[in-house]
Amino acid sequence: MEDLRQSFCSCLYYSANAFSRLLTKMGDEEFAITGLATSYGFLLLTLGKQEGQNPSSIAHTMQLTPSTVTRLVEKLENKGFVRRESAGRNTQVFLTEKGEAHLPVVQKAWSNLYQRYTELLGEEWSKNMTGELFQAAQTLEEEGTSV
Amino acid sequence: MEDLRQSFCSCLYYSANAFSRLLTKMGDEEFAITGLATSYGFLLLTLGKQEGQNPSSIAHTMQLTPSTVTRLVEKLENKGFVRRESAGRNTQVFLTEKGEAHLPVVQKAWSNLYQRYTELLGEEWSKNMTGELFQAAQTLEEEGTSV
DNA sequence: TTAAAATACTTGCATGTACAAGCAACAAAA
DNA sequence: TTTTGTTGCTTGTACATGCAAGTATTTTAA
Repeated sequence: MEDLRQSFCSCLYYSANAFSRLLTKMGDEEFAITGLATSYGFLLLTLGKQEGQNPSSIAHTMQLTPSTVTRLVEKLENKGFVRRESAGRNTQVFLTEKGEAHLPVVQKAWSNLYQRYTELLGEEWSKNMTGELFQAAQTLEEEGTSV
Repeated sequence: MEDLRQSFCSCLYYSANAFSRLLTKMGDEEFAITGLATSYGFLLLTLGKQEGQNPSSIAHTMQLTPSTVTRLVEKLENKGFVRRESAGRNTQVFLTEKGEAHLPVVQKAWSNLYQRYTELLGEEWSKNMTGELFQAAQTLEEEGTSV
């Protein structure tokens, strides 16, 4: 019975997906204290690091499509955490005061998440894995753009 | 500019997600020849290996929730690839003839997918990574159930 | 200077997935 | 034997995400 799962999961596609789903769940659990889903939290964090980013650069940073970023920003705007400033075809996204004030909680959630998975998976392992996956994602992305 | 992405992606959560999304995209591209999205193809493959599985065991194998499996099976049933047999509260899922006949294409798609990512990421790397991620997923899953 | 192409963002729509709640069947206890 | 709990599956609903197409602006070329 277990062997079926084994043989099935000898596919990178599935291991990666399953892992990602579990981590997503964990992320959402930890980010619950922020009242936001994980992606929204991360978006606030990036803005915390560098204000006034435009959607496309956010999309690049977070490895999401621009349309997804639009959706994230919209929702954060509705909640009053960010504000958009458009000039011509360009748009910049800024934290509002409320957004700024919310940063500490988000950071806390982030570090909780970090601690939780490093505790389970090991700090060394996690670091290596993060690097490997980041690198691999870049490799795949390049292929994608060249096709 | 790149450093923001770097620092951001020093989070396992995001590397894993980004990687998984890219692989999903790749999977869908390869499974396009089957007329199905990747998960549906994999479901047919598991049934090919062992007929008459019940939804919950499929869910376990594919690391999905039962409700998701219901949805997958429903759709495959509508397309005529599988059929359900219920006895009491238990259900078994079988391949139809059409489903059986479709297996080779699905297998082809699977091996194409395998070849494509191993070519890009290396066979050794992929194998290791698959194992690591599978193992890690199991670790996380155990924690999840114990909480 | 006007027409064409490229860019930046947004919207319509589709999809895979999960959670929570429901329902039906079975098991255990009274 | 009735009641109570448990299990297995399905439905309602919600959501993150992507693709394709749309709109508006800027750049390039004629």
